[in-house]
Amino acid sequence: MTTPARPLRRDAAENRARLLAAAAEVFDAQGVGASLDDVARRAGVGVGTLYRRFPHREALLEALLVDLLDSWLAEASRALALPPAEGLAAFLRAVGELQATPAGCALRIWSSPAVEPARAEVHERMAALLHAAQRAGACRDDVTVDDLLGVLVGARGVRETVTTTVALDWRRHLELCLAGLRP
Amino acid sequence: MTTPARPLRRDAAENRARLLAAAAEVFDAQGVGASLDDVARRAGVGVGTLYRRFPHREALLEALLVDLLDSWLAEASRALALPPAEGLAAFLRAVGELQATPAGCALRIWSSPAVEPARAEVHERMAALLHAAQRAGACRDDVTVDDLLGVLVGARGVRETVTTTVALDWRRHLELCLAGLRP
Amino acid sequence: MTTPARPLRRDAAENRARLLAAAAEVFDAQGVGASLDDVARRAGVGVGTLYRRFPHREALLEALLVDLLDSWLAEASRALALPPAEGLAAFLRAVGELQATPAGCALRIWSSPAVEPARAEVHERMAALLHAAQRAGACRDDVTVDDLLGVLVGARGVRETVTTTVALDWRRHLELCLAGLRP
Amino acid sequence: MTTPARPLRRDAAENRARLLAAAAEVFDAQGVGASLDDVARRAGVGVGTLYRRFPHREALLEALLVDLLDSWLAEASRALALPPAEGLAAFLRAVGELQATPAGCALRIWSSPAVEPARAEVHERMAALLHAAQRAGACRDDVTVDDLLGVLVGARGVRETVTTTVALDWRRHLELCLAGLRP
DNA sequence: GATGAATGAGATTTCATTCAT
DNA sequence: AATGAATGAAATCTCATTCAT
Repeated sequence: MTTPARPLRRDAAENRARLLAAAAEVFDAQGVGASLDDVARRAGVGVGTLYRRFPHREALLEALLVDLLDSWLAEASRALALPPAEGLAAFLRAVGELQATPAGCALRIWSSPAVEPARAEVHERMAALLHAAQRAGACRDDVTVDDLLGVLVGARGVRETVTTTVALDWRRHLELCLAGLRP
Repeated sequence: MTTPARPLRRDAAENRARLLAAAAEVFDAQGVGASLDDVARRAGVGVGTLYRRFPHREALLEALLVDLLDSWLAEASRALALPPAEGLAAFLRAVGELQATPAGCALRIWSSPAVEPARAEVHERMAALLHAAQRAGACRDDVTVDDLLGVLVGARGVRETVTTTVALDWRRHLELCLAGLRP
Repeated sequence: MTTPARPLRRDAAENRARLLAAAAEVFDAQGVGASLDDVARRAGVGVGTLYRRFPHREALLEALLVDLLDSWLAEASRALALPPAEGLAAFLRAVGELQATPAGCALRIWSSPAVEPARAEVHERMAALLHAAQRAGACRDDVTVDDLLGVLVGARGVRETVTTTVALDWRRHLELCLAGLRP
Repeated sequence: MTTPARPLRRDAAENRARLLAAAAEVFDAQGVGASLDDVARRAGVGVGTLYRRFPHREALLEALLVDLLDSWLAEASRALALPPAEGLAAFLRAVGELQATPAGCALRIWSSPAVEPARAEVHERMAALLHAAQRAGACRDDVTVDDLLGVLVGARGVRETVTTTVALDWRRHLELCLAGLRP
């Protein structure tokens, strides 16, 4: 969890959390362009409250993304505790699942100054996982952290395009990429 | 190019083409939710004309997609003429490039009844390419056409999320997937 | 009347006129901050139409002001035809009356680049009136055109502050200023 | 200063003063329709505090006006001590300056029952000044107190309409009116 | 008393769509 | 057929006012 400058009053903090949860669901269902009125309604809160906390739609997405990256960090820590040959794949699979979560929709604004610090830290831990895997001979030497991000972003693209007509499975896509990562 | 029921008058056909080109650019730049007024303006045409040709936003996207799939078909034919061990990879790379084109934005509505025939044909040719590759030992046996679509859709996701901050290269991502496809 | 760059379609021109008339009345009654929805409603027109014609509130006020200045010009021409000793006072009285008109509310945005040309012309004719009056000995020599504008603006301030409690009469105020202008 | 029914605690009195000062500045800068949140913020006080002290926007304006009229009274007393031929002009000039002050913005709600007592007293002293001036032959006999108010209100209108484009000087306007008052 | 979070009505603004010209 | 003006529903956003802390 990210700590805002001054801690919010208890009720305000609750509303913030409800708003984020509502936003995740609504954006996931209707796309990131969904009506903010809908978000407030689903959070059981007046629009004004939403706007007080998140002046723009972007602010909402950023907050969502920061929370998401926090989860990534947690997964990275967990993965770093595994044997080096397994950590990387475990991390990628775990994050894949996180992206299938409603909040995953925030990933779209991947780059935004506000998110930079969280992103930098994620990057660092992914580098650690990657190097461990490479040293253990579980990953090609020319793979970079950006490649890993590409795998995740790609899996997300697959998940989003999934429709009733075409049965694309992001999990299968991820495994295919994992195969491509092996030496 | 798809041929509408009755051939359009020359000027009408020109307008149709201008509108599609304009839509591709505008949707690519501002997202598929962009104002149709903007599309008409960029096409140098009144909104009314746009609506006469494409009654909904969806119709526009479908037309874009049909054209896109036509290009896929052309690439597939070209690839089928190559040695079986090379055709599949060549096709995927070529389609990757097509998706980097403004019109690529249309891919988002992957499933839509209107597009079904074109999609079925693409599917068929991709199956041919895939089987050829598998018989030539250039591709794992458990790979399906849907996996290939996943690779393309994934690359598209990468391309779309690319930003100035994170340098994700869809081409590199595609190569990684190609590596994953090999036996 | 001001001529827009390209002449409007007949119906559009009518709507424009209705909107200006409605705006004058509504702004006069409720202040320049009145709801634009009200303006559109009173004009018997959709809000969208109002916004198509006047993208901002300011645009509406400017158009109002330009029309008002056109009336000033007409009064100035009329006054220039009178004997030099009478023209100036006649003009100031006539413009005073114009300001008591609903459209007078536009005077508030006296300075705005868009209005500059109209204002410059008004200035010129007022200078002519002033010099004629001074040569005829009907006006002090140190009076400037800006002083005259001050008289008008002041009278407008009086008219606007008038309330039921204080019976301020802008006409009387204007006469007092006229007395102050005499040598 | 007006004394409320029960004297306020020292800190409450301080807050009241800060709020009035803040309101004067904010209303002067953004108009009397400015956001009350802004007023509270500039006063360094919560909105709740503002509302406890002044239940409506009008109450704030009235308080501002009462303070303003207190200053008028002080100027009137000072002017009554001058030679009769000079008092009136001195008073009008002094009040002109007061109006150029941020608090001057309050003058807009000239009539309001709450202000009536203060206004009545001002009226009385202005009458004294006026009669003295008339008896001394420094002012036309037909001038009324309302005329004087008109002069002040007019000068205020000039000051408010002043912009960078048109250089209207309310001081000059006032002098012109003073000339008009002389016999 | 002071604070500032919450509220929701209302204002502004946009845009898909229709339709007169 | 083409045009672009008109429409109004829906979205965004603001702010006066209330009320829990």
